[in-house]
Amino acid sequence: MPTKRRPALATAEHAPLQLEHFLPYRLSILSNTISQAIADDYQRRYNISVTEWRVMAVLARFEGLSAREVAERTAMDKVAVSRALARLVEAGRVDRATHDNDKRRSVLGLTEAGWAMHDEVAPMARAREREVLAKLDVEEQRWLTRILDRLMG
Amino acid sequence: MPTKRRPALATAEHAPLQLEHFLPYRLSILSNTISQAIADDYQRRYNISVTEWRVMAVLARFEGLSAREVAERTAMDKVAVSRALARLVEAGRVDRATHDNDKRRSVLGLTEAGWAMHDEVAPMARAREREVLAKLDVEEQRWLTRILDRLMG
DNA sequence: ACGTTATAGTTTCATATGAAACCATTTGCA
DNA sequence: TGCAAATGGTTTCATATGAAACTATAACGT
Repeated sequence: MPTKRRPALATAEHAPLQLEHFLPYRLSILSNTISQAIADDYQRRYNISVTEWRVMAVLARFEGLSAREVAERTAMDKVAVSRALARLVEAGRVDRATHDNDKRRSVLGLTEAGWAMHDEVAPMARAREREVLAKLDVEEQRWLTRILDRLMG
Repeated sequence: MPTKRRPALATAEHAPLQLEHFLPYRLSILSNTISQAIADDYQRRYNISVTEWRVMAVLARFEGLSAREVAERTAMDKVAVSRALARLVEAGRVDRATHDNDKRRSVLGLTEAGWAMHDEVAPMARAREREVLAKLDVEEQRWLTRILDRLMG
């Protein structure tokens, strides 16, 4: 039987990373776990991806944005936005017109169907967020907000 | 000119999500930003992906793991691990043998070259982590650790 | 006015990814 | 023992993704 786990030796000689205490790694796991849990809710029901949902969420708040503005506000790249929009328009959830003064730009907004879906999904997403935050007490929640602000600022 | 941004109206009628205050969204942005910043360091130099680096990091700490065990410890799925290993072995960074008592299992470890690379990359990764954490004071850092523990526990 | 440069958005291409099917081996149990 | 079920790992296939090329329109400088 080959020897398993020789951490002490390796650690002493090479100072390997402890992934489970490494901030980027932990954040990545946490972020994926949470996003996936939420996405599971609506992906099956509405056959829509995370990127598409984010585009809809932004259009719900800001009507008439262009694709580039959507990309800015979602922190997605323009290719992803373009593809998400193509599917959303196809599915009848987003309405796309051309800007009067600039024919390059599109003018985007949710359709009736888009709003209907949004009004179902948004509360679900918020509920999931609350479930996650419920693992923290109020003080921890405040610190989390503050920490995220500083890390992302 | 079409009207841009009608947040007040939409908010009142439909309570849209404010992405920029939505925890899953913020975590996703933060995680991607940080991981990418670190990955940039070694991807160009060593032509290695994040998944490959994580496999190496685990093998640096625990010699002789099987592929499945690597998958567990990296929270990656087994297909991703299989492919990462194929490339790492091909590149001469990981050594793969067969388990004496179970011919299905592989017995994995870093090669000399793998260790050499590890010993270059690990300090870089740690330095990047420190840069990120430097945005927080000591108290905030402690809270962050605690919060992550509770959310991931 | 006119050519150069910049911008909005889409398409192409090459690579990444995950689910499911698959192969080989081992385990559990009649 | 021998055979069904489980396990470790790889391959296949369909989809996702991003960089770079491309199209169309607008802005800028002369």
